[in-house]
Amino acid sequence: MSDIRVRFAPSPTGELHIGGARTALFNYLFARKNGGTFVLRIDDTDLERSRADYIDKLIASLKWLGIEWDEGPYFQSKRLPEYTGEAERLIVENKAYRCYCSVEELASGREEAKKDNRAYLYPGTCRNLTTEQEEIFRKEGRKPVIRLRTPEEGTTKVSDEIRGEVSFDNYGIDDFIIVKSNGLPTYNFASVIDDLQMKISHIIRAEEHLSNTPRQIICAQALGYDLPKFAHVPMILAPDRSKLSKRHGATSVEEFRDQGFLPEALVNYMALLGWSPGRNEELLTLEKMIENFSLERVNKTAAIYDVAKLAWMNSQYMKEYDPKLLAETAIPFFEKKNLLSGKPDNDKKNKLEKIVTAVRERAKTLDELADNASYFLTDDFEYDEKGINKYFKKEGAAGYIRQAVSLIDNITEFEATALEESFHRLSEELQISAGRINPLVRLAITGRMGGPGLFETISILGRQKTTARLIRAADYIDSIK
RNA sequence: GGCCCCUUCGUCUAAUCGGUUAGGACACCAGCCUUUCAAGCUGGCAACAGGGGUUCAAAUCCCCUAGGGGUCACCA
Repeated sequence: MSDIRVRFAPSPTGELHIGGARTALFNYLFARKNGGTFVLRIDDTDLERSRADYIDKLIASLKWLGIEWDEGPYFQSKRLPEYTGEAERLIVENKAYRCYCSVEELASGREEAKKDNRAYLYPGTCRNLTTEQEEIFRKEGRKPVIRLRTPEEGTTKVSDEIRGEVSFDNYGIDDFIIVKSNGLPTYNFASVIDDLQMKISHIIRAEEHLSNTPRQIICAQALGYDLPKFAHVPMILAPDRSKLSKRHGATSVEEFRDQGFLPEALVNYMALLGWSPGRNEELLTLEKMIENFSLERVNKTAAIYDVAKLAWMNSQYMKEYDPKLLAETAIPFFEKKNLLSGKPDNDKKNKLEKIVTAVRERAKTLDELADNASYFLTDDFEYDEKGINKYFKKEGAAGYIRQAVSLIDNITEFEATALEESFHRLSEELQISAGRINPLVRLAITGRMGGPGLFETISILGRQKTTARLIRAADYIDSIK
């Protein structure tokens, strides 16, 4: 194992976002590629917004995607003494100080700044309080925060593996809060301490953190640690170029799963958002991704995600999936459509496997797959409106269907090839084209205009159901005349 | 608004020491295949944000402009 160590550190304030998932994936790929260690850490220092059930969901989503971590999960909420200890040390070393300004006082200053159209910077009110002054504030019942004493001049340079060197003017960085008045550390403090103590070598995270990085560097310097390397990966944007949110449809891994996407497809798609293997390849196994991954090949540009391409990719994976596994994976989707209930026995499983194999060519998601297969599992379906006009209302339709009934009744070998031959003979006898009778039969037994090969469909459906549906359709045609 | 990042087909991207008819994929369109719908195959449409430099030569290097994004919390 090399000393490469990376981490994914989500805060449990929601489901695993697609952007977060991709960050996790890049960290994972980078660790695997370099024989490093991938650490999972839960940044749960925000008491108000963190929720325990999100932790479980986060972990479930990562597992579903197949993104495995080597260490953790660590919880910031369990490391509180670390942070307060370090904060105390900084105060003793005069690198940090207590600030007694109230939220109201700060807010008014911020408003003032906004009115003048300038950025608000904490003015350093409490920078040099005497012990006596502190004593007075404490007696007033003020709960202090702890602020880091940041340099007023010079620049702080972020050396980014993806973007190169980015420098920030220290003037624009105020004495920010590292410990809140409730005693909990802020993100910019806790995560710095964790990253340093956990010996993280590369911080690979979303671009939105780039602006925070100089603060963290200053913080790390104050603490006296060596800096890790940084890599800020581009954001994932919605089709309208805005930040991806609920109104754009699915945004979390969980939602994509529920819509019927396969984890392999989602992972493959995410990997290609902001990264490319450098060759004209789109369909990549996880092994291939690992083999080819490098931060050097990660883009700087924000990527807009395109569900159509994800869907295409998903269909490609469905086609290659092991039929047994595909049937198994599709079960919840059948259940959701009331096409299946209870645990399927072996017979049922075999049947599902056949069905799924027959219809998967035409589906982009598992949801569509279940929909395409519905008539195999229920007799309860309507005839396609257009189909009724196009086929049922044509002269002789009921008659042809009844011919098909006797064909089905009399055929000895009930499988696709034999059926095809018999139907071929029938259309010759009737002196009509196959195009006249086949779609008619399809509509009668499936209610639809399209689907798998007709004879495959019949053979899966079985003799009984086929004849019953044919008779039902013939009667229906008579009834609408 | 300050600071920071970014800018190749509609979308994801390739062209990583300047020299390509700017390549691939999705989507879209057309043809083939076919009992249907798909899939598949073949072909087509389609991009270097704009303007200045540097250079024999710029998508590639530099500057400016425009546009997009991020960030400016006792959120992470």
